Amino acid sequence: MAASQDNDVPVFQRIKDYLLAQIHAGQWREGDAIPSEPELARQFGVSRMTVNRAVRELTAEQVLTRVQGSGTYVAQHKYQATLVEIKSIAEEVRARGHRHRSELHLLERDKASELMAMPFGMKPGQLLFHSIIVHLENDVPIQVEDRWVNPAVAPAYLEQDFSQITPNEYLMVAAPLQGVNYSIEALTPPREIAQMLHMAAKEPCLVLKRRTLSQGEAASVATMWHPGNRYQFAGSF
Amino acid sequence: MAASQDNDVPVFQRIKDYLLAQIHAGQWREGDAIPSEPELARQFGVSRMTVNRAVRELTAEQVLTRVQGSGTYVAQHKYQATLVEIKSIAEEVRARGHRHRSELHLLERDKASELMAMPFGMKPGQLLFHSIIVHLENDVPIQVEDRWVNPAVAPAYLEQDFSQITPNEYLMVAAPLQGVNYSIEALTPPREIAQMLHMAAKEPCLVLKRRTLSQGEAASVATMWHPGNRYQFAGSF
DNA sequence: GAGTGGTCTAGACCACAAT
DNA sequence: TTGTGGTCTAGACCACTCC
Repeated sequence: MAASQDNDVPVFQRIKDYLLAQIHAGQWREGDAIPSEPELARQFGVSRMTVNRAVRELTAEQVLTRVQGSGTYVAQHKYQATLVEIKSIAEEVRARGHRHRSELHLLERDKASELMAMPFGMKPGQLLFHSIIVHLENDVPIQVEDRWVNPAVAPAYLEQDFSQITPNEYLMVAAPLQGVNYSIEALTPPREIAQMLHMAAKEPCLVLKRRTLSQGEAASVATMWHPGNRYQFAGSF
Repeated sequence: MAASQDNDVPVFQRIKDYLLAQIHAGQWREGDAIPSEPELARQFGVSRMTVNRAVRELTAEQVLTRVQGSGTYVAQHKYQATLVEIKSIAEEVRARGHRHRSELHLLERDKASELMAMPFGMKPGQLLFHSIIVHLENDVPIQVEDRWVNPAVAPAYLEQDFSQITPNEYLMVAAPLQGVNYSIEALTPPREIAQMLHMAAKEPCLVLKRRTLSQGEAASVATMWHPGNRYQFAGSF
């Protein structure tokens, strides 16, 4: 069989995949030069224009940087997010060509505190589902997701395997989204959060709080903590 | 002379500019089909590959959508989150029924550092306008606005009275907005910033960086520092 | 001067949509 | 069948960097 795989995948895309794989495998590190266009064209047995498209697109995606007359280099990683899009963090990480993994720290039924009862429009003491998950990008923690879920909207929440699907992805299916409130703040994290994110003491966190509405009631309230020194929201229009 | 303008601008970029101009001028509306690749190639007297690159990039930028076998269409505009609305902070404060006031800390002509030259697409040492303004809500500082402005786009910037109008308000009028990049981070502020915001040491700041484009070039690069304990971005949709 | 990326050409073959 | 986009080629010339 060899490694033919003529699966319809365009050549320029296969070259992109190859380059991303090399970077993720650590063959080429940040700042390293990658092979030149003529060299890649020779390796793949394609024309330079095809290689050019692959490399140009990866440059537009900020995976590579190019310097005319000099060469093409692996870009400095920036952990950027597309802000308030209701997108799964796992998808976001994978879209950057990186590896997503999550650690489940807590998944249980718990009573609503006074503070938590309010956004759900409940009385304190009513039962909610509560999960705490750490999301890692290439094994570096980038988010602690502290989420409370309304059992009326997603009764099977506790039975999910959150190593395979993110709470966000599950809720998107289980509870059709009607609306969202969010806020973004800069806060000093409590010690437990700082530990989970492998942060030095007193480093600031970028905190996104999000409340989603479904079927006319609050479905979920999530607080997402990100290390300030390696995560940012970004976008353009 | 006609409209030759061989200003070094690559042909594919000129085609992109043309297509964007047609859309902004309302010649083509959402959902309308635009001319086919061969047709554009004929109009511009270039090869189809060149047109293809222009159209493909605009598709990646979500300005156009393409359907193989059918044609190329103007995409539906996306209604972005309220988050990064280009709103004046003065307006925002007044909308809360509070009193806005600003203190001008600096307003001068200064040379672009290496770091500042990059987002403007200039070389270090070229002259830029630089202002630092503190915005107060009911006499409590809530934002330090550190702004660099391209003199080519707003030549009268230094003559404005920024106790009466915010830089943002002025630039909205002086330089019609074409695009925005932004990022949001949580950072520990340098001492001078912390002092201007009357913050305790080591408190985190919520930092919004925004680059605005006008007339095809970078008009302004602003870094806005907010005290983490009394400011947040919020919205809903 | 040799090597790099930046752009462009004038063809080509294919998959798909509309008719 | 015709027209559309999707991809690819095998050259080319240029601007730039590095030596």
